Amino acid sequence: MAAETLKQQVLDASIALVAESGLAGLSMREVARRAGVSHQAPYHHFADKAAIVAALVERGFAMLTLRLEAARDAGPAERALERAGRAYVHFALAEPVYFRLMFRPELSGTHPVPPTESAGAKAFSVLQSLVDVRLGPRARPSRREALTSLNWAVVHGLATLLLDGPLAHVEDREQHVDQVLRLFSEATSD
Amino acid sequence: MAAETLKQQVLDASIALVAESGLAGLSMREVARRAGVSHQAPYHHFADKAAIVAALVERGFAMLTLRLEAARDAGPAERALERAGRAYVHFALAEPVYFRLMFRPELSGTHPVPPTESAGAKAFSVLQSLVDVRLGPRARPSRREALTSLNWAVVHGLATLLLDGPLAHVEDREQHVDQVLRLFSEATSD
DNA sequence: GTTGCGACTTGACAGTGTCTACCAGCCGAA
DNA sequence: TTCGGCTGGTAGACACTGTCAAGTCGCAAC
Repeated sequence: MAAETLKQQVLDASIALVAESGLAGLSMREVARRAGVSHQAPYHHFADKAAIVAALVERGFAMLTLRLEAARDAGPAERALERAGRAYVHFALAEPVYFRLMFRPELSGTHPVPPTESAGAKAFSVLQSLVDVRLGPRARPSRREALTSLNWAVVHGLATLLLDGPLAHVEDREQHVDQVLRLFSEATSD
Repeated sequence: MAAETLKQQVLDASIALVAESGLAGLSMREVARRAGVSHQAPYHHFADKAAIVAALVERGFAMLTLRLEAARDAGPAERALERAGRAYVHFALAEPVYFRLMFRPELSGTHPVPPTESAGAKAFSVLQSLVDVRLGPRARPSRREALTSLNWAVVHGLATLLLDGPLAHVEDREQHVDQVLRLFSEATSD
């Protein structure tokens, strides 16, 4: 049990540390210190610092996938895509630490980590399938791809701009998100 | 002149280092080494590591603003917004190192650096003004804000997803960008 | 010709990631 | 019961980092 416990403790301490002082503040030794363990103990569960981050990213994508699926199933199918988009942005605002980690440049920069990749792909496929439903089976593939990208781009862009971009200072985020997404779904519905 | 020279050398070496091994690979001492100077010399021009990054971010926003303005003025006014959006995405693809740096979470996380902030705001205002032109002076402010956010969200989201997200493996980026942006402008034009 | 100053160097210090070596206890086989 | 190896942990060392503090050097102004 100690094994499982320490592994979780390390992950929990890590996300807390990142939340406090950014990815740069994530220190193997500080993590170990917080877990009340020697500075080398975490290495028994994670090959290196990048492995910890990768595990957190995987966690994050799993959480996101869950929320997207929940949103999809929470009402009439013809508005599922809309609900999923809203859930995407809400996830980013509710879990900024995870969300930021998930789209970290240097992570995709280094050679891909398979579990992380597939976790991301799974979340992607949820949105993709909703676009398919909306378009019907007879749509051109290029149109299908473009519409998927457009949908994801809107929600992803909105989320990151609100989190770390020029929209960070918007007063009422919820309302703004609603307005933007409504504007978008009206434009694309006809 | 040595002063100006070293300052530029430091910035050039820094961006090269970030390009090679990510923000984590940016090391004061390595930068100094590449500039052929003692490990403390850069401190004469930059208070700390964050100041170097801030300067690079400012450079990046200046470049982006230039491209947006050039795109705006490169054709008929009624399609200026479209051209600017395209220029935004192209900038991200052409200068990924700068672009990634510009929207670094931890930078906005720490207390804001005024020159950086205003450089970003300037780029933002270019897009904003194009939306204004499109909407005309009589539009409701909330609709104006929402449309600005939507436009920026699309191009920003598309750029980041292509750079570091699930669209990183798209085969023909140019074509994909064209399709997505055309789809978007068709949807919002009527 | 001295003084002052800006650009730069040298030296230190604490803190980091990670390599290597070691140790305790458990569990299954002989 | 003894033995051997695995699992999870410790301790120490190394090269490296950012940054503080104290020099040094050349040059311009008075």
